[in-house]
Amino acid sequence: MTKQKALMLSIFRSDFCHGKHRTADEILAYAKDLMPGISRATVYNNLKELAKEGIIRRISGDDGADLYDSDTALHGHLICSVCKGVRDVGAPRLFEDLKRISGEDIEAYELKLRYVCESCRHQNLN
Amino acid sequence: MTKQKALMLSIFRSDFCHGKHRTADEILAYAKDLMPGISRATVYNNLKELAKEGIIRRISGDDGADLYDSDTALHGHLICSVCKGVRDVGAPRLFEDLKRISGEDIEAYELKLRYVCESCRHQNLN
DNA sequence: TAGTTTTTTTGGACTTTGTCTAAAAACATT
DNA sequence: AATGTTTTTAGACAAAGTCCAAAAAAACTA
Repeated sequence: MTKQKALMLSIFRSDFCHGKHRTADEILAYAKDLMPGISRATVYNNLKELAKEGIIRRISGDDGADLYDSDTALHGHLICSVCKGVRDVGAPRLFEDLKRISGEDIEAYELKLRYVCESCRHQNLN
Repeated sequence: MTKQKALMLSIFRSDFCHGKHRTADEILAYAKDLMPGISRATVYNNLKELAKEGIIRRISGDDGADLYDSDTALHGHLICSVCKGVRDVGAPRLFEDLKRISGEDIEAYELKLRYVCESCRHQNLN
């Protein structure tokens, strides 16, 4: 356990990550604020490591950049087509439903649902 | 309608793409075989265009490269964790299920299911 | 059809995201 | 403290994709 890895862990437990989805670059910038000397490679290494250990979850973002989610429970994501905002959709039954529908023994899933969020829907009425 | 765009359309209708998921680079290489002078930017432009027009579907691949699918009907993908092979899972009811579960008026979804495919499962028994 | 306007293509530079490497530093173990 | 292992570091590198301004092609107009 190095100082750098400990920092990463604390970042993922902090409000900066709580309930949010962060890119590697956002994590890097934040980590540099707290530990200016930290290297990009270290942040990337640890992100990979933490994801492999199951401490965080890596999901593929919309624009090419991967996102990291400190909520490791299997869940889907509602993505607003307008503002790109992300909301979790935790569906306890969803996993079982997907197994049944696919007829396979699914290990995990990644689900993105496109919609228009409440506030964007209202904006659009103007 | 330019010659280049017509070529792209024909590629997506051909066996090269039928039932498969192709990266931009694979499409580019194939297009260059048929029209050597075609530019990378043109292929990328047209991929974006065709996706916007709904003629093809863009899905985010596993390794960072986006994939293009000529099957535009909403469907999910079964991805083998071992060999990375992709199988479609077309579920007519899935879309409605997802709307119901999320409680939102979903426009589209993107679904990846991780599993181990038949042949990889057998290999593993050795 | 000729001339004009609009759209598309082109090639290359550029950006973003991420990986790799070899040397240095930190860590763990005894 | 000495040793061996692991991690970090900086920078080079790579892949995937975007952006740009000039040239070419297409579409439009009269």
